[in-house]
Amino acid sequence: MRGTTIRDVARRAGVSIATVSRVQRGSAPVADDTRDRVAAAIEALRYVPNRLGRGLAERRHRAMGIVFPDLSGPYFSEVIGGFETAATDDDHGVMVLSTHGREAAADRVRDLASRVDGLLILGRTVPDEVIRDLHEAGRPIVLLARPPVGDTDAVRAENRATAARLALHLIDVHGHRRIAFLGDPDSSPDGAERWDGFVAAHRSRGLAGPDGPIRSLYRQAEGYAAARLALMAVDAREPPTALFCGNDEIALGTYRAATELHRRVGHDLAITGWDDIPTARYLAPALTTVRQPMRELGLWAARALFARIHGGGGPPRHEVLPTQVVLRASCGCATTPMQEEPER
Amino acid sequence: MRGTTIRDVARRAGVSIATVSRVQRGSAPVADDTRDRVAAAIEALRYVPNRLGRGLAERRHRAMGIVFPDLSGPYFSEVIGGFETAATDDDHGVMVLSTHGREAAADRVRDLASRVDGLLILGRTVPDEVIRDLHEAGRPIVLLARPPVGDTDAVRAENRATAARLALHLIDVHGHRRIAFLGDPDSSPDGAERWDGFVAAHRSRGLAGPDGPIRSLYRQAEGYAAARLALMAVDAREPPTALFCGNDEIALGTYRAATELHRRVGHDLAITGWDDIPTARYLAPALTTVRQPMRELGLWAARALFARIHGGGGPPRHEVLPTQVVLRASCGCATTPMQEEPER
DNA sequence: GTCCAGCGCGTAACCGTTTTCATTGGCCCA
DNA sequence: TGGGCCAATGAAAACGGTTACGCGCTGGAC
Repeated sequence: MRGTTIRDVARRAGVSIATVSRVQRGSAPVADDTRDRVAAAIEALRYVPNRLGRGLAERRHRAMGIVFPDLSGPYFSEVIGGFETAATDDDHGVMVLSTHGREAAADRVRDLASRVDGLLILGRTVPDEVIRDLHEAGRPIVLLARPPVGDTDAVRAENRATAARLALHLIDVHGHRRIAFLGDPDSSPDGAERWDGFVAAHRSRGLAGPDGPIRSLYRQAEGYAAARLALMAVDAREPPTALFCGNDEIALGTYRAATELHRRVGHDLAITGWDDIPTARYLAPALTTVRQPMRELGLWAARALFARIHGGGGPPRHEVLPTQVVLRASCGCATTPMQEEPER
Repeated sequence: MRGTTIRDVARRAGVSIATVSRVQRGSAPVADDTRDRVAAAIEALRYVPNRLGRGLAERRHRAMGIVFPDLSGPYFSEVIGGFETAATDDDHGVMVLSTHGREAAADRVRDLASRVDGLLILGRTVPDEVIRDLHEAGRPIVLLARPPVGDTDAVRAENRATAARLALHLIDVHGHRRIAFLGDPDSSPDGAERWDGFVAAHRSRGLAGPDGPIRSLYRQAEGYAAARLALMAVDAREPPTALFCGNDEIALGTYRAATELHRRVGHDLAITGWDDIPTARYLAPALTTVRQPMRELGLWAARALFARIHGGGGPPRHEVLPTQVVLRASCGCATTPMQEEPER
């Protein structure tokens, strides 16, 4: 099934392949009648230039790649959506690669790198060494939700200030004094920054800082276990009146623990999450959380990649996009029925 | 930033480029010492073959494409995830294209087709004409959740039998006699089949069939409006005691309408959805719905595409994967606290 | 009438691989 | 010692485009 090539078109239109190329891409002036003949031939043969030949000659793929841990959950979908929109608008294809913790991730990423003009890497999916190699080989790279490696570009969402704001909301507005942090500051820079903001809020009010985070991976089952641990107060101290969760998944698990331990969320126990997953507003009571501009993160990344691909050098760009506290009922705020929020 | 090419390696190893190629891909025997020299040169220069050159020579991209409406919602993420897994395991890249109702979709799809070896098309994203063209041009294509065009391959989830089963559950187990169907049978084949099954269930019990679906697009706001319409019973007839929703989004909207009209879901109003979105189990009461094997759909599609790419011809393959009713509390079944379901 | 500028177009080089085909040289056997 | 065979390798022809370069022709300036 050999496709029709530029030579077929040239033959049919009675011109050289150079002229077909010029008509096809409008790269140089062509006489009107010639252009018409060529256009007619292209139309008749349904000619579509072969991307590989074109790419080889142009020395570019016109495609960008994106590497993410996995597609489950709304988080990455949104980022990819934003990225794809920006890329497609600029006439670039988008190749995706999900590492979901596979061993061979490094090789796969190197392979992907050889298929695209630039790479967006999300989170902790790729060993630093690989990133460094690719970057040093001159491949445009943008990192997202991940600390820069060397002088790569990077974009992330704000964590520290918003975490502090949310903690202060619990302290100042709802009067909480014993708040537990559920999450794992060590496993990701995001987590560490949220913990920092949380601690800073306590300091700024002269409160005895929380002694440490209740370790929990960012999954529901872990959140459940951590919440039980926190609320059962095995040591003689009084249990916390509020749970500050590192993300919404953890918060989901804490709801279950709260129910089991007969604590009423939003009344005698405040819970907050992070991410504003779609489910958050449908929980009873609806979850107070933090919304990240995920689409915009993807958009920014794509644009930064373009700048590198086209513009070339320049100093590394780092961007921090603002996040937003979303107050719902789980922190004790007046109940706004979930259903009344505008559709996202 | 001209990358190192096969010629650089050949020069350094003191061999011809043919030999480098042979070593690199193991396609023909090479003497041990030669191989070692070449391997050393490849290593030293960090040589990675250029995909475009290779693709051109091999006459294939080693990539597959996937076209979907948009990335929001868990549905497509899962399908793409499955597809990506299968493709990557077979050493193929995956290019994604989201049409989100854009006008230029047809051109974009044609463009994508020229970048990959095979195409998976989800739902109603692409005009039939484009699909037909590509298929007739010999491009491997698989359609998902969409009726075949001509003799293309296609895979979808079962709808009719499961819809009937779910409707019979409402009729036989919970004794409902007036059930409204909320959705739009005309907008998608999936919807039409669910409606068919719904009607068939009524017939099989000798019930006066429902006079027609309450039209609703597959979105929350539309579901809300449709539910109000159904429950307010403007015509003198008694309002339905159960709402059979075409998907979970619609069901989400009906919860709100039910609350406003003082109907208690799971008690004096049964509601069912379709898709089993992550939120479904966290609603109060948890939503009875239907789970589709989304990952498997993506996997099947990728494998079918491979078969076409490698194997070539053969009769069109159509596959229908089974779906599964998930009983929760919204239909009136005994409440299983959402939290006790195993994590997905 | 001559000269020169510039337009339209074709020739051919090039992009970086894979692969066919031919060549070389060593080895074995008669 | 010569012939045949085979393994290892290189030269060169694809693959399907883009584009630098230059040529022929036309038309205006002198």
